[in-house]
Amino acid sequence: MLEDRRLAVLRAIVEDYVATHEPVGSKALVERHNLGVSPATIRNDMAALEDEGYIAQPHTSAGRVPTDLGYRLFVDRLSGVKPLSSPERRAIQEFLDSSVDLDDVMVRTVRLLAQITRQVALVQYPTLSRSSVRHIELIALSTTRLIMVLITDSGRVEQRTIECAAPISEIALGDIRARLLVAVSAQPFSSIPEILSTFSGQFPAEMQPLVTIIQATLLDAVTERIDERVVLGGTAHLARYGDAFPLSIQPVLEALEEQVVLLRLLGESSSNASVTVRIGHENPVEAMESTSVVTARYGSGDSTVASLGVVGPTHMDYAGNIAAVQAVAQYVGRILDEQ
Amino acid sequence: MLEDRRLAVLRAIVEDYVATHEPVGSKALVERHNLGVSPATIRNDMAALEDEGYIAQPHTSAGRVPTDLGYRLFVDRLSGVKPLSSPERRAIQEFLDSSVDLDDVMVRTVRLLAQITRQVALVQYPTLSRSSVRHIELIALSTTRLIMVLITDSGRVEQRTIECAAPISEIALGDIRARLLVAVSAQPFSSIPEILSTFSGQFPAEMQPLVTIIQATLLDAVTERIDERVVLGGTAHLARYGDAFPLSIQPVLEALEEQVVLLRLLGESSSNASVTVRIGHENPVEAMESTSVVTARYGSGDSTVASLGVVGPTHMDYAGNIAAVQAVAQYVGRILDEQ
DNA sequence: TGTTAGCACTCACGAGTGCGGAGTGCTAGT
DNA sequence: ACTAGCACTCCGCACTCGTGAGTGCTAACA
Repeated sequence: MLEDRRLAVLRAIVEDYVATHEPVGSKALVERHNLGVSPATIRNDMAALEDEGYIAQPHTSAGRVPTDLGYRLFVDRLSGVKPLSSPERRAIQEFLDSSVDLDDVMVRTVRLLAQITRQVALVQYPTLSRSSVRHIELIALSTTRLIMVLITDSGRVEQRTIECAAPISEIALGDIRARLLVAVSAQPFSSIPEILSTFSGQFPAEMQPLVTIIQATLLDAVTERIDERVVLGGTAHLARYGDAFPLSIQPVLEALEEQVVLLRLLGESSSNASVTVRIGHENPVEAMESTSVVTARYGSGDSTVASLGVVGPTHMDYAGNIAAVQAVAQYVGRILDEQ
Repeated sequence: MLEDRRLAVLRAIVEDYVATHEPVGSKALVERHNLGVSPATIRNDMAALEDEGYIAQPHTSAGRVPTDLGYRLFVDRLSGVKPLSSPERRAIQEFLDSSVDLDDVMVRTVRLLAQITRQVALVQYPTLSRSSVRHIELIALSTTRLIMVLITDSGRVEQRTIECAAPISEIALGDIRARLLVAVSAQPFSSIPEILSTFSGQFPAEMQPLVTIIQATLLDAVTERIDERVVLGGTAHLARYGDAFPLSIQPVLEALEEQVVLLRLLGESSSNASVTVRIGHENPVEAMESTSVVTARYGSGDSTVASLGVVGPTHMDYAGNIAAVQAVAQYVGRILDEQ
């Protein structure tokens, strides 16, 4: 009962603060929410909440502001997910449906997410570790350069150019190509390394240099983590909070330019929870102590493959952003299935 | 003589203003530059410069600030190009040399440019209109989907997935693939449309739907302007100017998220001048009235193929940025030649 | 015991005021 | 043509001070 009201007070504080970005006082609180008690009572609750570390005063005789801990409690226990309106859902569907290829899906998704949440959006490329080889092509571009093109069953295309020390024999190349095609066709990426381990044995010594480099390149292509690419969008939203944004936005912008940082922001989302929220100092990037990150995993089929999410100030609309991230993750998964 | 000094005064004003971001007065001017005359004389010159529209006062009894016109004159007549230091040049060379493919070159270039100019950098993908077809591949992914992969002589790979209404016959597809390969191999992109115009005639009626859609896709691939892609980097530098940056940086960030805008910024650079500078209102994007754009064309071989450049506040270090843009353009051209 | 009313206290914020100084234009002198 | 001097403007800064929102505490109340 008492506990209940305290939580209600915290919730009200978070909501008001998110809406106004100004410290909220006891009087304003009872006016805007019908809590059924007097400001004095609220003050007692607030004092208790402050003791427990959920809220803080910027200075004496100012209202209260939620701490990271306060937001955490809010997110964990209080905020109901705010479902998207059906026009919104329809818009998402339509927008993503018109994508033509994977790159396009990624770009569209990040724009969409940035637009509906009005935050910075991140989308990670889906991993292709479960892919298998549909086709492989080796083509000479000049006497010493050739290109390898790898096509997966999901329609992804990977390319590598290879520079050889010695001139390439067209015949040898054709031979390697044919045998390689037989060896790896329809094989899942995961079994390629083993297949390759015995592959070069069937060729004569003079072809070894060429075989070796091709083999190494292919190995690199199938083991490279393509899911280590993250698309970024909506950075302009950072500038929306003039001084309200804690500190300058520069360090944040700088951090967001590093792929590694983006991966860390997305990567460490907990395994199977549908949506992960990391608040303020909870997130692993130092420059972003005063931002929160809302991420979700998405996947085609039943296997989760990558993450997407949004980044914004800790005083963000958690309910709305969680709903949006969740919905977009769902739709993207579906779209990828269709393709 | 008198004219000479006026120009010297303008130059000094621009230099000081760029350095300090504060209106510069007559006294400070004679102190920091050895102009050999008294502040009063400078004041007369300044009054004249103001009449002619090269400088302006934010308010009475404040120093002068260069106008766009002033910067224009400065850039056209006064600023000697500041050559890069040789360690800088070496760094550029080394940094770009380690690129592995085109995407990598683009990404590295944009980072490099952003880093040395400390501005937002833009790099446009080189056009491939002069490419010719090295290889083309058609591969079925499922009964109704296939993928087309197009490889150019420069080693670029273009891909398209095609969705067919009717199930695809493997035999028909193989037939089309073989004939298409013969028809377009080694042909320059520019002549593909003509070749395709008579291509479908050789196939029986029942194959027409498939042939038609493949043909259309190929046509799309060779005529699509791949050079309409621009990589962006260094946006964090925008935040460096706290309030000094004219207005908020939000509209600028927003504008920079639009590919179309980036293209307009880069695209309309004058034909053969080595470096183009567009100052303030001169540039075609409304939201960027108070930014300047320094661009250069770069190219592999002797044909210029695309543009790169930097965007920053009008009070930027023109001499330094021009030198950097020029140098990077040169090196990128060279790197692309090697590849 | 939990809630409320009252009260004294704190302190950020905005408006008003005054002043110094940087900068200007003008005029008369060199 | 340049300079020195001078009166004038007006921004920016510091200072003050009243106001009001907000607090904690205490005592009364259900």
